[in-house]
Amino acid sequence: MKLTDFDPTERELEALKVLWIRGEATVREVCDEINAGTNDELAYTTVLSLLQVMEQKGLVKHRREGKAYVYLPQVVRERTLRSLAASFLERVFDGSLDEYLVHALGTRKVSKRELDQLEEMLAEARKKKSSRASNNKRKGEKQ
Amino acid sequence: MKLTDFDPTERELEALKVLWIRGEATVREVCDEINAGTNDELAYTTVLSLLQVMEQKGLVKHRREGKAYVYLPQVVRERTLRSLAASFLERVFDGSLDEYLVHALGTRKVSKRELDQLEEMLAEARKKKSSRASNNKRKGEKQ
DNA sequence: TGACAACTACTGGTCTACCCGTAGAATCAG
DNA sequence: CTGATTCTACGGGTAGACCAGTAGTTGTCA
Repeated sequence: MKLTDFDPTERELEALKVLWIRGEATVREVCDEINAGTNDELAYTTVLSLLQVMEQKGLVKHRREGKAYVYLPQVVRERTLRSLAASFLERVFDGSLDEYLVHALGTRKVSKRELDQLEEMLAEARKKKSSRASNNKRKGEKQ
Repeated sequence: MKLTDFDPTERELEALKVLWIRGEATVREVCDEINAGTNDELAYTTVLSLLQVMEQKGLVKHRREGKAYVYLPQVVRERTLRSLAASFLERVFDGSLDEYLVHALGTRKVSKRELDQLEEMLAEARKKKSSRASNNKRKGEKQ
């Protein structure tokens, strides 16, 4: 098992997002996708380099298909995003989730729909929590 | 008015946190505070350089006191944190607050206390929102 | 098979964050 | 005044992210 799971950099995350959505993609496809909707485009070789570095870090791997390489993600989306969220929370807000939320909420208009969604998630977390608590009674898990 | 408010880097944020708490501090104080509770310490001159760069960015300013410089923050805590939260949310989660929250909640045990806190904040946001909505009827703000 | 098109390997350059040593200036103790 | 202490100024050095060009390889198609 790997000890250090690299967090992707910003660019690497962009590439990963493409791969997560499509399952796999050639360099060309990743390149086009990243360049879509922006005006300063990355060169093909730049994206290739990016993916090669990412492979060294274990973020992706590739296989040959015809003359082109097809890249596919080696890290799962959920885990990666969770790690990014956690380290950001720690670095900036010293781990305080409500500190984060108060600033995030202050940022922009939040739709009613979104508020509902958030509330539902809290309820969900609460439910999971109580069921987990009864399962883990023996282990003295702290609340 | 400044157009581009620099977001502080990670180290810079550490220094700012010290200044936000103390109101102002000498280089020595910032240095000691940063080094407190860690084993790889920063050299005094490193912190000095940091603060000097920060001053160029407009994050802090200094005044002389005796032979030492006293630095004080030039950016407000709330605004800075909000900006950091916003740009992170955008970069990583494409602006989706619930996407963030679901991963943040999955990270670690969240105490009941904390859940209550979060829920209260949502209720608060909801209240603010409805009052704001009635004020802004004319402007066709989208919900 | 030959020429062309598309791909990959390799290499280097730039920029930013980060870190610190040395030299010199200011201050203070004796 | 003199030496020691503590500060600042200045300059440099490293590492990683990011970007891209050139050369060489591979596949295609007429």
